[in-house]
Amino acid sequence: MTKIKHSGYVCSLDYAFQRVGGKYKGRILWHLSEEKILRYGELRRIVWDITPKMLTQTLRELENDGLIHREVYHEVPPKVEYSLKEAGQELIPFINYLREWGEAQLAKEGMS
Amino acid sequence: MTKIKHSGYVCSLDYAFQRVGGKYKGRILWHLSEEKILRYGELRRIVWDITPKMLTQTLRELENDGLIHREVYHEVPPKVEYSLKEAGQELIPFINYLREWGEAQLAKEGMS
DNA sequence: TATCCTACGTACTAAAAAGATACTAAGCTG
DNA sequence: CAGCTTAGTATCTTTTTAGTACGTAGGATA
Repeated sequence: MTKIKHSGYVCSLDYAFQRVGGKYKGRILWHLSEEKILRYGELRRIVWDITPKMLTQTLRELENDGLIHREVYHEVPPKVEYSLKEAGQELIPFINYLREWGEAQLAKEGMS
Repeated sequence: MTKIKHSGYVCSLDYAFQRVGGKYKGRILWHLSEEKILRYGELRRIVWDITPKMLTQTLRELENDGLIHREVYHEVPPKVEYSLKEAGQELIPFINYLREWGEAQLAKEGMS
């Protein structure tokens, strides 16, 4: 039984942050938007600092929140593909904005 | 000695999320962009579910990251005003977008 | 002189998130 | 039947985050 909480939120901003907050969600969504489809193992390599447990957990949360799609192929060895759903796609423009902001900040920091 | 970490980050997106992530940062920035200037006590009332300790801690982090300005008036009773700095201002479009996304999602959820 | 006010600071504690590491399923190949 | 592969699980420990409760300064007011 996967535990899903963010049961209550005080406003839409709070709601949104509960869905994209967390250490890896932004990066996972970003990579999915770049590659369109990624397998579990590929995500694990790209988001290199994530542990399998955290990856599974994070993907499940994103799936439960309707941001990504999980396609299971009943093969051996197993194959599972992840892709963005519409709600997830809609988040990409501002994840991108945030990325650019981060880059600009890093550049400024470097200069000071 | 205030402990500041987010010492290491793996990319600009990671960097950015470490600055705006956290339970209340988005909301604080948002309210500051709406009201321009807010005192500690005002923020405490607006972000009604925050404890004084978390508010102080969060404001310190935002200040250390250069997102907000803290103006202390040496009066009694004390008066401290908070406002956005440029780096913080630049995050507002993103936060606003996220807010709208959250609203749309909530509306969709309500319908299903 | 006691009490109030505002914006904190400081323990200490509890809860949540994250991390490390080992293990499983299940069929194919040699 | 041992070993390989992929996509996870399970369990335990550590780290981080959040919350409670109380303390402080110092002028204003009763």
